[in-house]
Amino acid sequence: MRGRPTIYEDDNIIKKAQEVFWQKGYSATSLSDLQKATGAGAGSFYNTFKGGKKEVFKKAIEERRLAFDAFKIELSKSGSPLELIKDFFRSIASAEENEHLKGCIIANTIVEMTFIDENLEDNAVQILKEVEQMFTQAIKNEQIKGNLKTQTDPEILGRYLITFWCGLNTLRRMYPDKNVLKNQIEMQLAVIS
Amino acid sequence: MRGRPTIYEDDNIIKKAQEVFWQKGYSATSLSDLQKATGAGAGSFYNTFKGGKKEVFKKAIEERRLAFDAFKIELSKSGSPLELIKDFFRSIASAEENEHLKGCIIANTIVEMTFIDENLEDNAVQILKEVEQMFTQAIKNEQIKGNLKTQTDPEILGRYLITFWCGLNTLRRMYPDKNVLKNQIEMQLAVIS
DNA sequence: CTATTTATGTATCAATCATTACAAAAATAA
DNA sequence: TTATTTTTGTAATGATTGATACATAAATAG
Repeated sequence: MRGRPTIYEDDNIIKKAQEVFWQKGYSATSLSDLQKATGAGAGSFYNTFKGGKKEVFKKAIEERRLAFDAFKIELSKSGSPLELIKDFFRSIASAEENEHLKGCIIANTIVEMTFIDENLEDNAVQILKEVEQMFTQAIKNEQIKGNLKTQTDPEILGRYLITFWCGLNTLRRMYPDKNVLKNQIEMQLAVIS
Repeated sequence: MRGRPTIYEDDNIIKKAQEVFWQKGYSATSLSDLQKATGAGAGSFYNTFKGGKKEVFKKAIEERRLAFDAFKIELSKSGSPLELIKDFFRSIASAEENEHLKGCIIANTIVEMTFIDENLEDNAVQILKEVEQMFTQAIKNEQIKGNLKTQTDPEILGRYLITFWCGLNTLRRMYPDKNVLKNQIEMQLAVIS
């Protein structure tokens, strides 16, 4: 391969940029913010991402989708997928305060982008719908196996969990406190048993 | 009173500005947006609000707090306050699509402002905590009167409702659909009975 | 009428925005 | 070595940002 060697890897730029977008959102993050966070100057930045700020944001979101996908695969291998989902919620409580304040980048994007960018909005909505689908399927399977008392439609229960996820996204900022969140999470998970 | 008469009333500017902030959030709303929406030029705008954009946003949020306060007074007069709260949630389902997409301006602000403006963030958090307190108190009273089966700590149940409120803030955008929301709201309210 | 006061509309401000232009740097291919 | 290719760093670009300056309009007080 010819040419000056790359010192700012695409993946690394996206990861660093994701951290800033996650905290400040799309609109409030400036190119200057991204350049400081990634170390890359305007030259490298636009050479790597012709689509500029929006392309990097899309890829940061896409990166997050992959994390959810990885969890989905983990679920499919698990003997007790619903318990894995519940543990996923439980693990939220013990996160660092900064993680509470950051919340979920996908849920954040849905709230921020509604009247700003239809495309980014729809992308984010689609991702959470897939997560919801994952919840629904796990609940359905567990009901079929006779492991759940509740006979409520799994579609409703899946939506209950994604609603909880989105609610937690704000509750965590109101109470970035391990004990408060732990109690709340246990109470809400008890609905699905 | 001396001087040229006011044609852009403070309250009217705030109401019109609130609508824009509600849809686009703080950062993505420009002064140009506000001037278009209110009709007031830069002269009138800064003459009326020395604090500029931020002052108007604060007042738009304050206006919303008053709406919650009004509901609180309505509650105190009601014979069945918990039922009033439940109806408040139920009424969400039948809102217009545009209202679903706008969501709750206070919850939106909490999500947007976390790493952007501590003061605006804290204000919004405080408001939702007061709403939560209103939920908690209504549930506590109903438990004392022996009208509720559930003996779960009213503090947990109040937090459950405010978490639901915040979750609904995103779910409404995912499914701005009357039937989906109606089913979801009924299911979640059934937990408090 | 005149002086005073307040609101308005417009021009302008410096700062920042996202993006582009371009020359120098640093590699490989021939 | 020389030509070619790609990345990098820096210096611009024009547009937009939030905010100010200021002359004029439009009222009242005396």
